[in-house]
Amino acid sequence: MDTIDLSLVELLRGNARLSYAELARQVGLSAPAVHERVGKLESGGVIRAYRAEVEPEAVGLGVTALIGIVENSDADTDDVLEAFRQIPEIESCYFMAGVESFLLKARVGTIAELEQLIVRLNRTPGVASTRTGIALSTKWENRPQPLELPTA
Amino acid sequence: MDTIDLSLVELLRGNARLSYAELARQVGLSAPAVHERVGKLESGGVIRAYRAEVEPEAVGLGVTALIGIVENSDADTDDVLEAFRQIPEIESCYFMAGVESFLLKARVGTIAELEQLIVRLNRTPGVASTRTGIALSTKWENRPQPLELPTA
DNA sequence: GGCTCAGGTCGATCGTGTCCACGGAGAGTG
DNA sequence: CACTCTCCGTGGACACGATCGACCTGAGCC
Repeated sequence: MDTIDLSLVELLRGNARLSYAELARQVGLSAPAVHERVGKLESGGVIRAYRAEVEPEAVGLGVTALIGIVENSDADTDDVLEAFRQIPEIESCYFMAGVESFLLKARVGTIAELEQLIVRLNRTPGVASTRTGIALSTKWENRPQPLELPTA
Repeated sequence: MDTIDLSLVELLRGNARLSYAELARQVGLSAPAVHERVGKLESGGVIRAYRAEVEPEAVGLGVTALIGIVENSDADTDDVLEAFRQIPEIESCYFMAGVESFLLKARVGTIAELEQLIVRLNRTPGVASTRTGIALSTKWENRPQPLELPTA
């Protein structure tokens, strides 16, 4: 994980569809060398996936909610987590410090669907209560931040 | 925005580096047709970007925090937003219903950096108070959910 | 020095991106 | 109904990119 790897990661965070040839030009190596480095970044788990970022409204997911979850005192956290994993509307799931064990980001098409989702969450074994905040608008999301060398 | 477009979006959400030829095979069109459709999805704002998804720990961003912001009664929301935009650590910014006007997702390398970030946020004109929750672990993030046709 | 290995370059081959001319289906019109 | 226009697709052509194998070079180690 040297400077060149970091540049590659940064370039691919900005545009995942850059060709190896283009990446090679940007970092000053040959295309095969870049190909091999990127392959190692992928198999080493640094690069997890390449995803198209989509305008949620355009695909019928106009309602974004952030939901805090309080667990029962006797809840099995792994079971709760597994139940959440089955719910496709939950796009992100953070295990938090604090009273609320989880914070979920969910996206649905309508408020009615959000209501159903909240009901489903409250019925989930191990969940004591939920607290839902609605995002009126998403100013930005998953903006890649400039990377710094580990300053070894 | 028909079924084929939706399939393309879904395929690219799963893997943004699929070739046009491969996409064409999956949806049963020719490569040039797919090329044109994807181009329209991009210029029409449905596809906003292609990004490599990176393991945050691997690039020195091991600390994730979710921060609620309460504004002063006399705050100018646009100014506050602009101030947030200047802070690279803020990866996502939602404008929320409720007492807390904003919810931010921030990522930093260390708790010390998080402390600095919180201080900076509290000093930002228009910000009355902040409430920070630390994510102990990210179970998953930005998982693409299966799309449904607009059911016209 | 000479071995070995990691990681690079170069060249060749084959698949892909992308431009272009052409063609067929469906809507609107006399 | 026939004509035409438009949209959206196809197929061919060609340059470019991906990717493999052979070879090169410098660092570390006997």
